[in-house]
Amino acid sequence: MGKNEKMVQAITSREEDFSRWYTDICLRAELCSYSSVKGCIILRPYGYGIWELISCELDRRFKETGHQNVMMPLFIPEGMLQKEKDHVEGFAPEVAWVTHGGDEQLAERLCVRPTSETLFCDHYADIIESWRDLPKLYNQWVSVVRWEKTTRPFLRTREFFWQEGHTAHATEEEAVRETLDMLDLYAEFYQNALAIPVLRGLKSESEKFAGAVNTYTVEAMMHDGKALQAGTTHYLGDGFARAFDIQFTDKDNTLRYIHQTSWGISSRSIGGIIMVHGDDDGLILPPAVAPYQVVVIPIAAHKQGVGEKAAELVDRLKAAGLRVILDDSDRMPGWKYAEYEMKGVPIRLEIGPRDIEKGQCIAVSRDNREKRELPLDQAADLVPSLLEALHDRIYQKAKKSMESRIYDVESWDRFVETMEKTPGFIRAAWCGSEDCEAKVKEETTATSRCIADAKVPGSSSCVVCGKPALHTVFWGKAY
RNA sequence: CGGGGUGUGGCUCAGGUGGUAGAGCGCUUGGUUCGGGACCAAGAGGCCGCAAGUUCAAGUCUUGUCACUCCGACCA
Repeated sequence: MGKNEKMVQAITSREEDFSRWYTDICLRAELCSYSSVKGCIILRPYGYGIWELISCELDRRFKETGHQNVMMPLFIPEGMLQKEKDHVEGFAPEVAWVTHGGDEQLAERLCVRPTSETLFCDHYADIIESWRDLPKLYNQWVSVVRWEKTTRPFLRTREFFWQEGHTAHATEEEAVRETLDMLDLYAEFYQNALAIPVLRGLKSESEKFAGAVNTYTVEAMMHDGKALQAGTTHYLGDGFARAFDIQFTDKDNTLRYIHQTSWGISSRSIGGIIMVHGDDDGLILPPAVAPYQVVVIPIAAHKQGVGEKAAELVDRLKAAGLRVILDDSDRMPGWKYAEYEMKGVPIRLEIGPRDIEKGQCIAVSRDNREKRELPLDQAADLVPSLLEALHDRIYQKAKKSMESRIYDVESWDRFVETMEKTPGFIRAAWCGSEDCEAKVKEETTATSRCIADAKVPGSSSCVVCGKPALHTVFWGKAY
């Protein structure tokens, strides 16, 4: 009744207008605000809190695998950016330039980094001499700028936050291994930290990173069936090394070019969290990256003992290492429920006079709204298992949702029809020609998302032209 | 960059044929409340996106511009 009406009024429903639902969440959950520069968003404390936790989760994994953090400058001299031909061509259209310092025009204009391959290369050329200097396993946490034409919060902003890993290796094998290892790390991160299932695979020639030999990707499916490129790892070969003359003396005393990789996950992943897990009442955050895993709401806080018991509960939860917020403001309880649901806080604990009599509190899970009574003295021990269960549920739900919308298609007519009528991915064979790929894009607006590891059983001819197929490809419309 | 939509207190919007700005919600203070978005009372808050133009007079008409938003082309 009144309840439902008001809750639906708060944000647009996903059914009604998914795009608007998305922006409503970003603003209403206070993840971000628009700034006065188009395409540049302000990360508010709650949104930044999520990014901080994403960073922590990833950074821990990077450190565990031997990577070190560094910081490169914000600017790239024009000449440096232009050293690798494919790379410049790929990025030139969206580069922002600094032309003046004060009133004086610069002798050479400076590009605001759209990515830092060239900066790392320039540095590597400086510090790498011997095989003993390798590998270099560097990463940096920075923002980069790409002057996009159309922008959306998190999904496509002109300035975005990310990590970019850049590694240098003595051999191709080692660099390729790093590229694949980081892809696995990304997939594991998405599953275990963000509860988002991903497909992984190789990008086609036309979709790969400018300057890379190979680009690998993790692709996630959003609630509306569209794909989100959630992270990429690139095997750069020795092309950059040749362009920047990065050589080392190998064990056999011969000069060799290094082999490089780069890989990144951006603040776009926050958009993924929203569009995979969110519902019509707001966000649903995976516990690992929820700024508050638990909200404690005292009921009738003015009544005797309630405030004290609530504070005590919060202390216990915090002592157990949980991220907890106490809302003892004089809002109505119902208002608070809706508010923290909007913000996607995984677990809500209600504690009122009736509970205190029974020595318990009520736990409500954000995703399914299931209520459970928790004895106060066991709450801190039980909440972690509630969080784990929530993580598993939202992961399984997302996984089923994705798997149920992957369609195996063998004919072109079916391909067009499926892409038009049923949102999701199509798994279909491909001959490898760019013409066929271009035709798909032209006629369906879908793109090849990635080349799957395994071939599709049974289908061996290209879904577009009918010639013998080389690959099985996932196709989809993408953000 | 093409096509559509929208810009008026913090938010959602109202302001026929031009005459110097309103409502609801929110906010502040005090009080009563509190198990799914409470109530009473008293307050604060707006050069109407920006810039030109027409006019005695522009939120209102003209032109330009900017921002947001949606749909396409390009990208994480």
